[in-house]
Amino acid sequence: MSVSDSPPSSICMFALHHQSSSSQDSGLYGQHMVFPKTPDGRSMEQMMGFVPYSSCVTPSSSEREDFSQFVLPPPASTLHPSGQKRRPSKDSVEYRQRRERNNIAVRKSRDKARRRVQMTQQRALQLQDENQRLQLHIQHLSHEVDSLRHYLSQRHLQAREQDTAGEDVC
Amino acid sequence: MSVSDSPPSSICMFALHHQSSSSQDSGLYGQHMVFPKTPDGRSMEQMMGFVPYSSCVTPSSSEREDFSQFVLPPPASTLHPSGQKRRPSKDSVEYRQRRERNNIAVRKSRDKARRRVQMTQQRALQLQDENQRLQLHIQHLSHEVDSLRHYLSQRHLQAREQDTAGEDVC
DNA sequence: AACCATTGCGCAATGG
DNA sequence: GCCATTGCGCAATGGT
Repeated sequence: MSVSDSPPSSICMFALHHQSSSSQDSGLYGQHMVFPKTPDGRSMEQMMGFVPYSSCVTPSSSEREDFSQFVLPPPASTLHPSGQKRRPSKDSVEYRQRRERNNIAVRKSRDKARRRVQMTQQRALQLQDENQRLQLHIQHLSHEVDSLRHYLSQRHLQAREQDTAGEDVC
Repeated sequence: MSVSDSPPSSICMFALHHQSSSSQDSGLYGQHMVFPKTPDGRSMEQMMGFVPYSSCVTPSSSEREDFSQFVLPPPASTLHPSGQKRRPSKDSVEYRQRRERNNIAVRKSRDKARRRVQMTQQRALQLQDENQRLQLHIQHLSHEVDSLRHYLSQRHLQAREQDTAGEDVC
């Protein structure tokens, strides 16, 4: 019904198995997997031959639909047979709540960062304008100083002439 | 051996099954899953009851290790029974190569963005300094103009006094 | 211990 | 088809 009729999306159930070591994790349905990176910073997925899951495409414009019939209440408890201290609370509700809160925090933080960057750019532009204005002001004042100095030197000359003229008179 | 001895990491193999519609994808080992979002922008995973996979933890400082024994060469071909045009090339090699190239491009792009931001910040600071210098310069020039004007007015007074004195003499 | 904030990273969509 | 950019979620980590 509602699931398969939105063309681009498909709902997928899957199981996990792992192959290694500390088998304390119960089966989990993965949403995001992170594999160890090789020291050179390259991914290891290739070595692993893992093929990422990719058919659960985000429906770009999704209508609200009822998926309740698909909701499997998760295992929740996840007993840990070995006495190992259990992973904080990976499975289910608690985990999802933390994830969701973090996603919100991430969005918030990134918006903040974006705004900060924009402000910085804007400030740089403003400062550049201001700078140009100040330089023009300086140019103007410099000319004024030059003019005054020149005028003063003229006055000096005139005064000296007058002095010598006065001496002649007397 | 090499896998399980780095405490925080574990290697996990898993299979996917999906439940819906266009079943043309073969089993995939997912690395990153994106589920459709509800129209309010919130995640739908919760409704689905999916529990994300989370025990494949990134070993913060990984040594180079041999995972070749775990590499399952992926199904690769993925025949499409129905005459549907196949998804560009989801499965395997081709896909992984594109992903890897994109990951590289992403890192590159983000480094570039980071550098750009840093440059902008630095430029803003430089402009701020420059600005302060210019303002001081302006202050200095303004004082100079004031002094010259004051001096000039004094000279005017002196000259006028001398003029009147000269008249007295003659 | 519990939270939020920040950051690096991979995936997918999209732009050029 | 390819690379560049961008939004997004996950997990690690930093700060309280």
